[in-house]
Amino acid sequence: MPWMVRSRTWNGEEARTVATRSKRTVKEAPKELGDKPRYHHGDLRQALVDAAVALISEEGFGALTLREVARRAGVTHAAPYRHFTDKEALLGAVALEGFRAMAREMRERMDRAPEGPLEQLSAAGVAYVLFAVRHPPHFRVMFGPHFQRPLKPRSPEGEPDAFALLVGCIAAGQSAGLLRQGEPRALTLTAWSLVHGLASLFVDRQLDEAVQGLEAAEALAVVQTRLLISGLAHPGAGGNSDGR
Amino acid sequence: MPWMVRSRTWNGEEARTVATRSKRTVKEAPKELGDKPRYHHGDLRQALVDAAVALISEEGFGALTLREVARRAGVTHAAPYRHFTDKEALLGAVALEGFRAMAREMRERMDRAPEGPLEQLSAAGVAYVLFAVRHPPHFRVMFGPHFQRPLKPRSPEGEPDAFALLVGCIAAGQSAGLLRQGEPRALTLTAWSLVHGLASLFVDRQLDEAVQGLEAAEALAVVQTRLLISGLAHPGAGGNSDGR
DNA sequence: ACATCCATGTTGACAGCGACAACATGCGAT
DNA sequence: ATCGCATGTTGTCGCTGTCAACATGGATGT
Repeated sequence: MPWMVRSRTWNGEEARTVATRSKRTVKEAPKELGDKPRYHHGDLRQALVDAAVALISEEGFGALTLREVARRAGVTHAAPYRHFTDKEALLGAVALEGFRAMAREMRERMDRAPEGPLEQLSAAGVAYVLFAVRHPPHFRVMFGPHFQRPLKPRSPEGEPDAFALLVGCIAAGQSAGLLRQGEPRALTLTAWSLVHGLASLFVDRQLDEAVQGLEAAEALAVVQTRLLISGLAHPGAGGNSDGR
Repeated sequence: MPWMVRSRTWNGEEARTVATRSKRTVKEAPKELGDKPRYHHGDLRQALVDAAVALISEEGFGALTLREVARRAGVTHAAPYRHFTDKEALLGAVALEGFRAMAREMRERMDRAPEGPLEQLSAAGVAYVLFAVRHPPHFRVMFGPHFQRPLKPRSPEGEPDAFALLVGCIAAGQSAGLLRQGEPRALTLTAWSLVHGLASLFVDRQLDEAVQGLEAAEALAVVQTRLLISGLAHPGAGGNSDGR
Protein backbone atom coordinates (compact mmCIF):
# COMPACT_ATOMS: atom_id res chain seq x y z
CA MET A 1 0.00 0.00 0.00
CA PRO A 2 2.35 2.72 -1.17
CA TRP A 3 -0.18 5.52 -0.68
CA MET A 4 -0.10 5.07 3.02
CA VAL A 5 2.10 7.26 5.13
CA ARG A 6 3.33 6.17 8.47
CA SER A 7 2.29 8.60 11.12
CA ARG A 8 5.21 7.97 13.44
CA THR A 9 8.40 5.97 13.49
CA TRP A 10 8.01 2.66 11.78
CA ASN A 11 10.16 -0.41 11.93
CA GLY A 12 10.63 -1.54 8.34
CA GLU A 13 11.46 -5.08 9.34
CA GLU A 14 8.27 -5.41 11.27
CA ALA A 15 6.33 -3.93 8.37
CA ARG A 16 7.71 -6.52 6.00
CA THR A 17 6.91 -9.21 8.49
CA VAL A 18 3.32 -8.05 8.74
CA ALA A 19 2.96 -7.98 5.00
CA THR A 20 4.53 -11.41 4.51
CA ARG A 21 3.23 -13.50 7.34
CA SER A 22 -0.21 -14.59 6.31
CA LYS A 23 -1.98 -16.65 8.91
CA ARG A 24 0.62 -18.62 10.82
CA THR A 25 1.02 -18.28 14.51
CA VAL A 26 3.53 -15.79 15.78
CA LYS A 27 5.15 -18.44 17.91
CA GLU A 28 6.74 -20.11 14.88
CA ALA A 29 10.01 -18.22 15.28
CA PRO A 30 12.18 -18.98 18.30
CA LYS A 31 12.55 -16.05 20.58
CA GLU A 32 16.35 -15.85 20.39
CA LEU A 33 16.85 -15.42 16.63
CA GLY A 34 17.80 -12.38 14.59
CA ASP A 35 14.39 -10.79 14.24
CA LYS A 36 13.99 -10.68 17.95
CA PRO A 37 10.39 -10.05 18.91
CA ARG A 38 10.57 -7.10 21.20
CA TYR A 39 8.10 -6.99 24.02
CA HIS A 40 7.03 -3.53 22.90
CA HIS A 41 6.01 -3.40 19.29
CA GLY A 42 6.98 0.14 18.37
CA ASP A 43 3.90 1.18 16.42
CA LEU A 44 1.32 -1.43 17.16
CA ARG A 45 -1.56 0.92 16.55
CA GLN A 46 -0.70 1.48 12.89
CA ALA A 47 0.21 -2.18 12.49
CA LEU A 48 -3.26 -3.15 13.69
CA VAL A 49 -4.89 -0.76 11.23
CA ASP A 50 -2.81 -2.17 8.38
CA ALA A 51 -3.55 -5.73 9.41
CA ALA A 52 -7.27 -5.01 9.52
CA VAL A 53 -7.22 -3.54 6.02
CA ALA A 54 -5.22 -6.45 4.66
CA LEU A 55 -7.51 -8.93 6.35
CA ILE A 56 -10.65 -7.35 4.90
CA SER A 57 -9.02 -7.23 1.50
CA GLU A 58 -7.93 -10.86 1.57
CA GLU A 59 -10.67 -12.68 3.43
CA GLY A 60 -13.64 -10.34 3.38
CA PHE A 61 -15.56 -8.59 6.07
CA GLY A 62 -16.78 -11.75 7.73
CA ALA A 63 -13.20 -12.72 8.55
CA LEU A 64 -12.41 -9.40 10.23
CA THR A 65 -11.69 -10.50 13.75
CA LEU A 66 -9.93 -8.59 16.44
CA ARG A 67 -8.06 -11.73 17.44
CA GLU A 68 -6.93 -12.44 13.88
CA VAL A 69 -5.82 -8.83 13.51
CA ALA A 70 -3.78 -9.22 16.66
CA ARG A 71 -2.38 -12.50 15.38
CA ARG A 72 -1.24 -10.87 12.14
CA ALA A 73 0.34 -8.03 14.05
CA GLY A 74 2.25 -10.56 16.15
CA VAL A 75 0.68 -9.77 19.50
CA THR A 76 -1.73 -11.56 21.75
CA HIS A 77 -5.47 -11.27 21.59
CA ALA A 78 -5.89 -8.57 24.21
CA ALA A 79 -3.12 -6.23 23.07
CA PRO A 80 -5.38 -4.21 20.72
CA TYR A 81 -7.36 -3.02 23.71
CA ARG A 82 -4.38 -0.88 24.73
CA HIS A 83 -4.93 1.18 21.56
CA PHE A 84 -8.64 0.84 20.75
CA THR A 85 -11.54 0.69 23.14
CA ASP A 86 -13.29 -1.94 21.02
CA LYS A 87 -13.58 -3.36 17.52
CA GLU A 88 -15.60 -0.39 16.31
CA ALA A 89 -12.82 1.99 17.35
CA LEU A 90 -10.36 0.06 15.19
CA LEU A 91 -12.72 0.35 12.24
CA GLY A 92 -13.03 4.03 13.03
CA ALA A 93 -9.30 4.41 12.65
CA VAL A 94 -9.48 2.64 9.29
CA ALA A 95 -12.26 4.99 8.21
CA LEU A 96 -10.34 8.08 9.30
CA GLU A 97 -7.28 6.91 7.41
CA GLY A 98 -9.51 6.41 4.39
CA PHE A 99 -11.05 9.86 4.55
CA ARG A 100 -7.63 11.46 4.76
CA ALA A 101 -6.18 9.37 1.95
CA MET A 102 -9.16 9.99 -0.32
CA ALA A 103 -8.97 13.75 0.13
CA ARG A 104 -5.23 13.61 -0.49
CA GLU A 105 -5.59 11.56 -3.69
CA MET A 106 -8.22 14.00 -4.92
CA ARG A 107 -5.96 16.95 -4.20
CA GLU A 108 -3.04 15.29 -5.95
CA ARG A 109 -5.00 14.53 -9.09
CA MET A 110 -6.41 18.04 -9.11
CA ASP A 111 -2.88 19.39 -8.91
CA ARG A 112 -1.90 17.37 -11.96
CA ALA A 113 -4.95 18.50 -13.95
CA PRO A 114 -5.30 21.72 -15.98
CA GLU A 115 -6.38 24.79 -14.13
CA GLY A 116 -9.96 25.32 -15.32
CA PRO A 117 -12.77 24.75 -12.81
CA LEU A 118 -14.34 22.11 -15.04
CA GLU A 119 -11.07 20.23 -15.35
CA GLN A 120 -10.62 20.45 -11.60
CA LEU A 121 -14.12 19.07 -11.04
CA SER A 122 -13.46 16.25 -13.46
CA ALA A 123 -10.20 15.41 -11.74
CA ALA A 124 -11.84 15.41 -8.33
CA GLY A 125 -14.67 13.14 -9.47
CA VAL A 126 -12.39 10.68 -11.20
CA ALA A 127 -10.11 10.56 -8.17
CA TYR A 128 -13.10 9.90 -5.92
CA VAL A 129 -14.10 6.88 -7.98
CA LEU A 130 -10.55 5.64 -8.37
CA PHE A 131 -9.94 5.78 -4.64
CA ALA A 132 -12.89 3.47 -4.08
CA VAL A 133 -11.76 1.09 -6.81
CA ARG A 134 -8.20 0.95 -5.53
CA HIS A 135 -9.01 0.74 -1.84
CA PRO A 136 -12.30 -1.12 -1.44
CA PRO A 137 -11.76 -2.00 2.23
CA HIS A 138 -11.29 1.62 3.21
CA PHE A 139 -14.22 2.76 1.12
CA ARG A 140 -16.51 0.11 2.55
CA VAL A 141 -15.55 0.90 6.10
CA MET A 142 -15.93 4.63 5.50
CA PHE A 143 -19.46 4.36 4.15
CA GLY A 144 -20.56 0.98 5.42
CA PRO A 145 -23.05 0.08 8.14
CA HIS A 146 -20.37 -0.69 10.69
CA PHE A 147 -20.83 2.19 13.05
CA GLN A 148 -23.50 3.00 15.57
CA ARG A 149 -22.94 6.75 15.58
CA PRO A 150 -22.69 8.81 12.38
CA LEU A 151 -18.86 8.94 12.41
CA LYS A 152 -17.92 12.50 11.57
CA PRO A 153 -16.02 12.21 8.29
CA ARG A 154 -14.46 15.65 8.49
CA SER A 155 -10.72 15.48 8.76
CA PRO A 156 -9.67 17.14 11.99
CA GLU A 157 -6.72 19.00 10.55
CA GLY A 158 -7.17 22.05 8.37
CA GLU A 159 -7.01 20.15 5.08
CA PRO A 160 -10.25 20.13 3.12
CA ASP A 161 -12.17 16.87 2.89
CA ALA A 162 -13.62 15.32 -0.23
CA PHE A 163 -16.94 17.08 0.07
CA ALA A 164 -15.33 20.47 0.54
CA LEU A 165 -13.23 19.90 -2.58
CA LEU A 166 -16.33 19.18 -4.63
CA VAL A 167 -18.08 22.23 -3.20
CA GLY A 168 -15.13 24.40 -4.15
CA CYS A 169 -15.08 23.11 -7.72
CA ILE A 170 -18.80 23.72 -8.18
CA ALA A 171 -18.62 27.20 -6.72
CA ALA A 172 -15.63 28.09 -8.91
CA GLY A 173 -17.39 26.78 -11.98
CA GLN A 174 -20.48 28.80 -11.18
CA SER A 175 -18.64 32.06 -10.51
CA ALA A 176 -16.68 31.55 -13.74
CA GLY A 177 -19.95 31.22 -15.64
CA LEU A 178 -19.14 27.67 -16.75
CA LEU A 179 -21.82 25.90 -14.70
CA ARG A 180 -25.49 26.71 -14.47
CA GLN A 181 -26.49 29.06 -11.72
CA GLY A 182 -28.78 28.06 -8.91
CA GLU A 183 -28.53 26.51 -5.50
CA PRO A 184 -24.88 25.42 -5.23
CA ARG A 185 -25.73 22.74 -2.70
CA ALA A 186 -28.08 21.04 -5.14
CA LEU A 187 -25.43 20.91 -7.85
CA THR A 188 -22.83 19.71 -5.39
CA LEU A 189 -25.13 16.96 -4.22
CA THR A 190 -25.65 15.93 -7.82
CA ALA A 191 -21.93 15.63 -8.40
CA TRP A 192 -21.36 13.89 -5.08
CA SER A 193 -24.20 11.44 -5.66
CA LEU A 194 -22.96 10.57 -9.12
CA VAL A 195 -19.38 9.83 -8.12
CA HIS A 196 -20.41 8.17 -4.89
CA GLY A 197 -22.94 5.97 -6.68
CA LEU A 198 -20.47 5.00 -9.36
CA ALA A 199 -17.86 4.20 -6.74
CA SER A 200 -20.33 2.16 -4.70
CA LEU A 201 -21.47 0.17 -7.72
CA PHE A 202 -17.87 -0.60 -8.54
CA VAL A 203 -16.96 -1.64 -5.03
CA ASP A 204 -20.05 -3.76 -4.58
CA ARG A 205 -19.50 -5.49 -7.92
CA GLN A 206 -22.88 -4.56 -9.29
CA LEU A 207 -21.47 -3.68 -12.71
CA ASP A 208 -20.87 -5.98 -15.63
CA GLU A 209 -17.88 -8.23 -15.41
CA ALA A 210 -16.37 -6.45 -18.41
CA VAL A 211 -15.71 -3.26 -16.48
CA GLN A 212 -13.94 -4.66 -13.46
CA GLY A 213 -10.39 -3.68 -14.37
CA LEU A 214 -8.67 -0.61 -13.01
CA GLU A 215 -8.22 1.12 -16.37
CA ALA A 216 -11.79 0.24 -17.33
CA ALA A 217 -12.93 1.88 -14.12
CA GLU A 218 -10.89 4.98 -14.87
CA ALA A 219 -12.26 5.21 -18.40
CA LEU A 220 -15.80 4.85 -17.13
CA ALA A 221 -15.24 7.45 -14.45
CA VAL A 222 -13.88 9.88 -17.04
CA VAL A 223 -16.89 9.33 -19.29
CA GLN A 224 -19.34 9.73 -16.44
CA THR A 225 -17.66 12.84 -15.11
CA ARG A 226 -17.73 14.37 -18.56
CA LEU A 227 -21.43 13.57 -18.85
CA LEU A 228 -22.00 15.16 -15.47
CA ILE A 229 -20.17 18.33 -16.39
CA SER A 230 -21.88 18.73 -19.73
CA GLY A 231 -25.18 18.24 -17.96
CA LEU A 232 -24.45 20.74 -15.23
CA ALA A 233 -23.03 23.21 -17.74
CA HIS A 234 -26.29 23.49 -19.63
CA PRO A 235 -27.43 26.94 -18.61
CA GLY A 236 -31.19 27.06 -19.10
CA ALA A 237 -34.31 25.08 -19.91
CA GLY A 238 -34.13 23.37 -16.58
CA GLY A 239 -36.21 20.23 -16.51
CA ASN A 240 -39.79 19.55 -17.33
CA SER A 241 -41.88 22.37 -15.99
CA ASP A 242 -44.92 20.50 -14.76
CA GLY A 243 -45.25 20.80 -11.03
CA ARG A 244 -45.60 17.14 -10.24
CA MET B 1 -44.21 -3.10 7.08
CA PRO B 2 -47.28 -2.87 4.91
CA TRP B 3 -45.41 -3.12 1.64
CA MET B 4 -44.45 -6.67 2.33
CA VAL B 5 -46.48 -9.47 0.85
CA ARG B 6 -46.54 -12.87 2.40
CA SER B 7 -45.42 -15.46 -0.05
CA ARG B 8 -47.42 -18.31 1.40
CA THR B 9 -49.99 -18.89 4.07
CA TRP B 10 -49.43 -16.76 7.07
CA ASN B 11 -50.82 -17.09 10.53
CA GLY B 12 -52.04 -13.66 11.56
CA GLU B 13 -51.84 -14.42 15.25
CA GLU B 14 -48.24 -15.47 15.00
CA ALA B 15 -47.46 -12.41 12.91
CA ARG B 16 -48.84 -10.10 15.57
CA THR B 17 -46.87 -11.99 18.16
CA VAL B 18 -43.66 -11.49 16.23
CA ALA B 19 -44.32 -7.81 15.74
CA THR B 20 -45.23 -7.23 19.39
CA ARG B 21 -42.80 -9.32 21.35
CA SER B 22 -39.64 -7.32 21.46
CA LYS B 23 -36.84 -9.08 23.26
CA ARG B 24 -38.36 -11.22 25.97
CA THR B 25 -37.86 -14.92 26.02
CA VAL B 26 -40.44 -17.09 24.37
CA LYS B 27 -40.81 -19.17 27.48
CA GLU B 28 -42.67 -16.41 29.30
CA ALA B 29 -46.06 -17.82 28.37
CA PRO B 30 -47.17 -21.13 29.88
CA LYS B 31 -47.54 -23.84 27.35
CA GLU B 32 -51.19 -24.59 28.08
CA LEU B 33 -52.75 -21.16 27.49
CA GLY B 34 -54.82 -19.83 24.61
CA ASP B 35 -52.04 -18.93 22.17
CA LYS B 36 -50.69 -22.40 22.31
CA PRO B 37 -47.21 -22.55 20.84
CA ARG B 38 -47.43 -25.17 18.19
CA TYR B 39 -44.44 -27.34 17.67
CA HIS B 40 -44.49 -26.48 13.97
CA HIS B 41 -44.44 -22.78 13.30
CA GLY B 42 -46.37 -22.52 10.05
CA ASP B 43 -44.15 -20.13 8.13
CA LEU B 44 -40.97 -19.92 10.10
CA ARG B 45 -38.92 -19.01 7.06
CA GLN B 46 -40.74 -15.74 6.45
CA ALA B 47 -40.90 -15.05 10.17
CA LEU B 48 -37.12 -15.31 10.34
CA VAL B 49 -36.70 -12.92 7.44
CA ASP B 50 -39.05 -10.43 9.09
CA ALA B 51 -37.30 -10.78 12.44
CA ALA B 52 -33.93 -10.19 10.81
CA VAL B 53 -35.14 -7.00 9.14
CA ALA B 54 -36.71 -5.74 12.35
CA LEU B 55 -33.58 -6.55 14.31
CA ILE B 56 -31.32 -4.69 11.89
CA SER B 57 -33.70 -1.75 11.93
CA GLU B 58 -33.89 -1.58 15.70
CA GLU B 59 -30.45 -2.55 16.92
CA GLY B 60 -28.18 -2.18 13.92
CA PHE B 61 -26.10 -4.62 11.98
CA GLY B 62 -23.87 -5.56 14.86
CA ALA B 63 -26.84 -6.96 16.73
CA LEU B 64 -27.92 -9.19 13.85
CA THR B 65 -27.51 -12.60 15.37
CA LEU B 66 -28.96 -15.86 14.16
CA ARG B 67 -29.77 -16.76 17.74
CA GLU B 68 -31.54 -13.47 18.43
CA VAL B 69 -33.48 -13.83 15.19
CA ALA B 70 -34.57 -17.27 16.30
CA ARG B 71 -35.47 -15.90 19.73
CA ARG B 72 -37.69 -13.24 18.18
CA ALA B 73 -39.36 -15.80 15.98
CA GLY B 74 -40.09 -17.91 19.05
CA VAL B 75 -37.96 -20.91 18.19
CA THR B 76 -34.73 -22.31 19.51
CA HIS B 77 -31.30 -21.40 18.30
CA ALA B 78 -30.87 -24.21 15.77
CA ALA B 79 -34.28 -24.02 14.10
CA PRO B 80 -33.17 -21.51 11.42
CA TYR B 81 -30.82 -24.11 10.03
CA ARG B 82 -33.86 -26.06 8.77
CA HIS B 83 -34.58 -23.15 6.39
CA PHE B 84 -31.22 -21.51 5.72
CA THR B 85 -27.87 -23.18 5.34
CA ASP B 86 -26.15 -20.41 7.27
CA LYS B 87 -26.39 -16.78 8.29
CA GLU B 88 -25.45 -15.57 4.84
CA ALA B 89 -28.35 -17.48 3.32
CA LEU B 90 -30.78 -15.68 5.61
CA LEU B 91 -29.31 -12.36 4.52
CA GLY B 92 -29.64 -13.53 0.94
CA ALA B 93 -33.36 -14.03 1.48
CA VAL B 94 -33.59 -10.50 2.88
CA ALA B 95 -31.75 -9.17 -0.15
CA LEU B 96 -33.98 -11.05 -2.59
CA GLU B 97 -37.07 -9.70 -0.85
CA GLY B 98 -35.56 -6.23 -1.14
CA PHE B 99 -34.82 -6.51 -4.85
CA ARG B 100 -38.35 -7.65 -5.55
CA ALA B 101 -39.93 -4.95 -3.39
CA MET B 102 -37.78 -2.20 -4.90
CA ALA B 103 -38.69 -3.18 -8.45
CA ARG B 104 -42.33 -3.35 -7.46
CA GLU B 105 -42.30 0.08 -5.83
CA MET B 106 -40.63 1.51 -8.91
CA ARG B 107 -43.25 -0.05 -11.18
CA GLU B 108 -46.06 1.23 -8.99
CA ARG B 109 -44.78 4.80 -8.98
CA MET B 110 -44.20 4.64 -12.72
CA ASP B 111 -47.79 3.53 -13.16
CA ARG B 112 -49.01 6.51 -11.20
CA ALA B 113 -46.84 8.96 -13.20
CA PRO B 114 -47.69 10.57 -16.54
CA GLU B 115 -46.87 8.62 -19.64
CA GLY B 116 -43.89 10.45 -21.10
CA PRO B 117 -40.50 8.72 -21.03
CA LEU B 118 -38.98 11.55 -19.03
CA GLU B 119 -41.75 11.40 -16.44
CA GLN B 120 -41.33 7.65 -16.26
CA LEU B 121 -37.60 8.04 -15.72
CA SER B 122 -38.17 10.60 -13.03
CA ALA B 123 -40.67 8.36 -11.28
CA ALA B 124 -38.30 5.40 -11.42
CA GLY B 125 -35.44 7.40 -10.00
CA VAL B 126 -37.45 8.92 -7.21
CA ALA B 127 -38.87 5.52 -6.30
CA TYR B 128 -35.36 4.06 -6.21
CA VAL B 129 -34.25 6.66 -3.69
CA LEU B 130 -37.43 6.45 -1.66
CA PHE B 131 -37.17 2.69 -1.35
CA ALA B 132 -33.74 3.09 0.20
CA VAL B 133 -34.94 5.80 2.57
CA ARG B 134 -37.97 3.82 3.67
CA HIS B 135 -36.28 0.45 3.95
CA PRO B 136 -32.67 1.00 4.99
CA PRO B 137 -32.10 -2.55 6.25
CA HIS B 138 -33.12 -4.08 2.94
CA PHE B 139 -31.08 -1.57 0.96
CA ARG B 140 -28.00 -2.12 3.07
CA VAL B 141 -28.25 -5.88 2.83
CA MET B 142 -28.83 -5.70 -0.92
CA PHE B 143 -25.74 -3.61 -1.62
CA GLY B 144 -23.67 -4.16 1.48
CA PRO B 145 -20.48 -6.14 1.96
CA HIS B 146 -22.22 -9.08 3.56
CA PHE B 147 -21.86 -11.65 0.82
CA GLN B 148 -18.91 -13.61 -0.40
CA ARG B 149 -20.26 -14.27 -3.88
CA PRO B 150 -21.69 -11.48 -6.05
CA LEU B 151 -25.35 -12.31 -5.24
CA LYS B 152 -27.22 -12.19 -8.52
CA PRO B 153 -29.71 -9.38 -8.01
CA ARG B 154 -31.92 -10.32 -10.95
CA SER B 155 -35.35 -11.40 -9.86
CA PRO B 156 -35.90 -14.97 -10.99
CA GLU B 157 -39.45 -14.44 -12.18
CA GLY B 158 -40.26 -12.61 -15.40
CA GLU B 159 -40.71 -9.23 -13.78
CA PRO B 160 -38.12 -6.62 -14.69
CA ASP B 161 -35.65 -5.57 -12.03
CA ALA B 162 -34.68 -2.03 -11.12
CA PHE B 163 -31.83 -1.83 -13.60
CA ALA B 164 -34.00 -3.08 -16.45
CA LEU B 165 -36.59 -0.45 -15.64
CA LEU B 166 -33.99 2.31 -15.85
CA VAL B 167 -32.65 0.89 -19.12
CA GLY B 168 -36.14 0.90 -20.58
CA CYS B 169 -36.75 4.50 -19.59
CA ILE B 170 -33.47 5.66 -21.11
CA ALA B 171 -34.06 3.77 -24.34
CA ALA B 172 -37.59 5.12 -24.64
CA GLY B 173 -36.36 8.66 -24.04
CA GLN B 174 -33.69 8.26 -26.68
CA SER B 175 -35.98 6.81 -29.33
CA ALA B 176 -38.48 9.58 -28.63
CA GLY B 177 -35.77 12.15 -29.23
CA LEU B 178 -36.03 13.52 -25.71
CA LEU B 179 -32.63 12.34 -24.47
CA ARG B 180 -29.26 12.78 -26.09
CA GLN B 181 -28.15 10.02 -28.42
CA GLY B 182 -25.11 7.93 -27.78
CA GLU B 183 -24.21 4.80 -25.95
CA PRO B 184 -27.36 3.89 -24.01
CA ARG B 185 -25.38 1.99 -21.42
CA ALA B 186 -23.37 5.07 -20.50
CA LEU B 187 -26.51 7.13 -19.97
CA THR B 188 -28.14 4.34 -18.00
CA LEU B 189 -25.09 4.06 -15.81
CA THR B 190 -25.23 7.80 -15.20
CA ALA B 191 -28.83 7.60 -14.06
CA TRP B 192 -28.20 4.51 -11.99
CA SER B 193 -25.14 5.99 -10.35
CA LEU B 194 -26.94 9.18 -9.47
CA VAL B 195 -29.95 7.56 -7.83
CA HIS B 196 -27.82 4.87 -6.19
CA GLY B 197 -25.39 7.42 -4.84
CA LEU B 198 -28.14 9.63 -3.51
CA ALA B 199 -29.82 6.64 -1.91
CA SER B 200 -26.56 5.46 -0.37
CA LEU B 201 -25.78 8.88 1.05
CA PHE B 202 -29.22 9.01 2.59
CA VAL B 203 -29.02 5.56 4.10
CA ASP B 204 -25.53 6.06 5.44
CA ARG B 205 -26.48 9.41 6.99
CA GLN B 206 -23.81 11.35 5.17
CA LEU B 207 -26.14 14.22 4.39
CA ASP B 208 -26.90 17.22 6.53
CA GLU B 209 -29.22 16.68 9.43
CA ALA B 210 -31.74 19.03 7.84
CA VAL B 211 -32.58 16.59 5.07
CA GLN B 212 -33.23 13.48 7.09
CA GLY B 213 -37.01 13.45 6.94
CA LEU B 214 -38.98 11.37 4.47
CA GLU B 215 -40.58 14.28 2.65
CA ALA B 216 -37.25 16.12 2.55
CA ALA B 217 -35.75 13.04 0.95
CA GLU B 218 -38.52 12.90 -1.62
CA ALA B 219 -38.13 16.58 -2.45
CA LEU B 220 -34.41 16.17 -2.84
CA ALA B 221 -34.85 13.10 -5.01
CA VAL B 222 -37.26 15.00 -7.25
CA VAL B 223 -34.84 17.89 -7.62
CA GLN B 224 -31.92 15.60 -8.36
CA THR B 225 -33.86 13.53 -10.85
CA ARG B 226 -34.95 16.71 -12.64
CA LEU B 227 -31.34 17.88 -12.77
CA LEU B 228 -30.32 14.53 -14.17
CA ILE B 229 -32.95 14.61 -16.87
CA SER B 230 -32.22 18.16 -17.94
CA GLY B 231 -28.56 17.21 -18.10
CA LEU B 232 -29.13 14.10 -20.15
CA ALA B 233 -31.59 15.92 -22.41
CA HIS B 234 -28.98 18.37 -23.62
CA PRO B 235 -28.39 17.13 -27.11
CA GLY B 236 -24.87 18.15 -28.11
CA ALA B 237 -21.64 19.88 -27.08
CA GLY B 238 -20.63 16.91 -24.96
CA GLY B 239 -17.99 17.86 -22.47
CA ASN B 240 -14.56 19.36 -22.72
CA SER B 241 -12.74 17.87 -25.64
CA ASP B 242 -9.22 17.54 -24.29
CA GLY B 243 -8.08 13.96 -24.24
CA ARG B 244 -6.98 13.78 -20.63
C1' DA C 1 24.51 4.80 36.79
C1' DC C 2 20.39 3.46 38.72
C1' DA C 3 15.83 3.11 40.71
C1' DT C 4 11.29 3.71 39.48
C1' DC C 5 6.91 4.65 37.02
C1' DC C 6 3.54 3.56 33.95
C1' DA C 7 2.47 2.78 29.07
C1' DT C 8 2.31 -1.31 26.74
C1' DG C 9 1.83 -6.30 26.18
C1' DT C 10 0.33 -11.12 28.38
C1' DT C 11 -2.45 -14.59 30.64
C1' DG C 12 -6.70 -16.25 31.99
C1' DA C 13 -11.50 -16.14 32.22
C1' DC C 14 -16.53 -15.62 30.86
C1' DA C 15 -20.69 -15.24 28.21
C1' DG C 16 -22.48 -15.29 23.59
C1' DC C 17 -22.17 -16.77 18.83
C1' DG C 18 -22.26 -19.92 14.36
C1' DA C 19 -22.48 -24.42 13.16
C1' DC C 20 -23.10 -29.31 13.51
C1' DA C 21 -24.99 -33.98 15.32
C1' DA C 22 -28.35 -36.59 17.49
C1' DC C 23 -32.88 -36.74 19.01
C1' DA C 24 -38.08 -35.53 19.33
C1' DT C 25 -42.48 -34.31 17.39
C1' DG C 26 -46.46 -34.20 14.66
C1' DC C 27 -48.43 -33.12 9.80
C1' DG C 28 -49.90 -35.27 5.73
C1' DA C 29 -49.93 -39.07 2.51
C1' DT C 30 -51.28 -43.61 2.29
C1' DA D 1 -55.11 -45.66 11.69
C1' DT D 2 -50.29 -45.67 10.58
C1' DC D 3 -46.01 -44.05 9.60
C1' DG D 4 -42.29 -41.39 7.08
C1' DC D 5 -40.08 -37.34 6.87
C1' DA D 6 -40.06 -32.34 7.25
C1' DT D 7 -39.55 -29.45 11.02
C1' DG D 8 -38.16 -28.05 15.72
C1' DT D 9 -35.10 -29.20 20.12
C1' DT D 10 -31.14 -30.30 22.98
C1' DG D 11 -26.42 -30.57 23.54
C1' DT D 12 -21.90 -29.61 22.11
C1' DC D 13 -17.60 -27.51 20.03
C1' DG D 14 -14.37 -24.00 18.73
C1' DC D 15 -14.17 -19.22 18.22
C1' DT D 16 -15.04 -14.41 19.36
C1' DG D 17 -15.29 -9.74 22.06
C1' DT D 18 -14.33 -7.98 26.30
C1' DC D 19 -12.66 -7.51 30.91
C1' DA D 20 -9.44 -8.13 35.11
C1' DA D 21 -5.09 -9.20 36.96
C1' DC D 22 -0.41 -9.60 36.06
C1' DA D 23 4.30 -8.93 33.60
C1' DT D 24 7.74 -6.25 31.17
C1' DG D 25 10.85 -2.78 29.94
C1' DG D 26 11.71 2.08 27.90
C1' DA D 27 11.81 6.74 29.52
C1' DT D 28 12.67 9.85 33.13
C1' DG D 29 14.73 12.34 37.06
C1' DT D 30 18.31 12.49 40.18
